[in-house]
Amino acid sequence: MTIEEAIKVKKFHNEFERLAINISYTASLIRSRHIQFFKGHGISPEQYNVLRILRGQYPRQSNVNLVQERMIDKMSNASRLIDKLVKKQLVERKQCEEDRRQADVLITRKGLDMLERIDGGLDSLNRSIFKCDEKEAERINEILNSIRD
Amino acid sequence: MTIEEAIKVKKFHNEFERLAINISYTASLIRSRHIQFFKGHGISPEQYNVLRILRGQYPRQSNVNLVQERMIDKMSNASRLIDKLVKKQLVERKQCEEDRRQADVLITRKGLDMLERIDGGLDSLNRSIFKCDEKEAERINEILNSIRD
DNA sequence: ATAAAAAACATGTATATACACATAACGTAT
DNA sequence: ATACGTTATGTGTATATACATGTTTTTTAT
Repeated sequence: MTIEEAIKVKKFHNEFERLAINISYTASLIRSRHIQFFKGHGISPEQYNVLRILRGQYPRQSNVNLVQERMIDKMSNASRLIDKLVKKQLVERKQCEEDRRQADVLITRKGLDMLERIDGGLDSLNRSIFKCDEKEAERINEILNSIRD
Repeated sequence: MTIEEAIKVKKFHNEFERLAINISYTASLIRSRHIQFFKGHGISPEQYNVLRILRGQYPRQSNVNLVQERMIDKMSNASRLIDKLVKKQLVERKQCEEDRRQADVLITRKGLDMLERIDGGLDSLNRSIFKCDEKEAERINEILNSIRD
C-alpha cells in the first residue's frame, strides 16, 4: 500500500516530506506489532530494549549513561525505565562503589531467562513484518545508513 | 553512520531485526528535528499533523473519525489533540446537527494562517534531514511502500 | 414500537517522551 | 584545602500513545 493510501493524502509537497512521513508511519506500524508481542511477556518495547542492552554488557555492570546512549530513542528516560524493570525484578540497581554518583545496573537471572524465552518469537515477528528477503533488507539498511546525517 | 555505530550494537540477530531498529531509529531522529521546528510555533508534530488534515478538508467540516483514520499514528488520540488545538483557537469544534454523536471540526483562520507561516520552513527542514536527492527519496518511498504488509 | 447492536466520541489509567531543573559526587585549578 | 565547574542521576511537568470503558445517539432487527 502506498503511503498516500495508508493515510489518505492526495499529494505531498515533495518527495522529502513524503519520505519523512513514510518512515514515521512504517516505524509506527513496527511499534504496534512489537507492543502486541511484548505485551504477552509483561513488558514494553522500550523496556525490552533496555534489557537487551544490559544483556549485551552482562556479566559486566552497566550504568544509566551507558544504557541511555545505546537506546533507540535517546532522550532522558533510562532512569525511569530501569525503575520499572527493578520493580519487576528483571534488573538490579545499586550505588557504584568507585564512583558513587553512578548506579550499577545488572540484569538478573530472571531477566536473562525472559530474554531467552522472547528471542525466538521476536525473530519470527521481525521476519514477518517485512515483505522482502534478507538480501533486500540488507540493501535497505545500507540506504538508511547512508541518508542519515 | 551505520545503525550499529549509532546505538553501539556489535551485531544484530539478522537483517530484519536490523531493519526494524534502523527504521525506528531514523523515525526518532526525524521526530527530534520536527519537535524542535514546531516548538518555534507553539505546537507539537502531532498537533501539526491534525491541522494539516483539517486544512485538507477545508472549507468542509471534518470529524474526529476522519482525523483519526488520516493520522500517522493511529491509536485513539484525535479527540484530545483536537482539544488542545481548540484551546489555542486554531480549530473550532461543535456538535454536528445531522448526527449528534459526531463533532464538526473546522480549522480557523488563525489555524490556516499558522500553517501558511509554517509551510516554507518545514519544506526546507524536510529537505535538509536527508542526505539524498529527490530521485533517491522517490526510490526509497517506493521500497517502503512495497515492503509494508 | 421497542430492544439490541453499533457508532462516535470522551475519559481514565498506564506507559513513554521532551525538557528543565535539582542534587550529590567527582575532578581540577589554585 | 577549597572553590568551581562538570558529571551522573533523579524528578517534576507537559505532551502523546495504548487500551479499556463509559455515554449518548443512531441504526437495525423483530
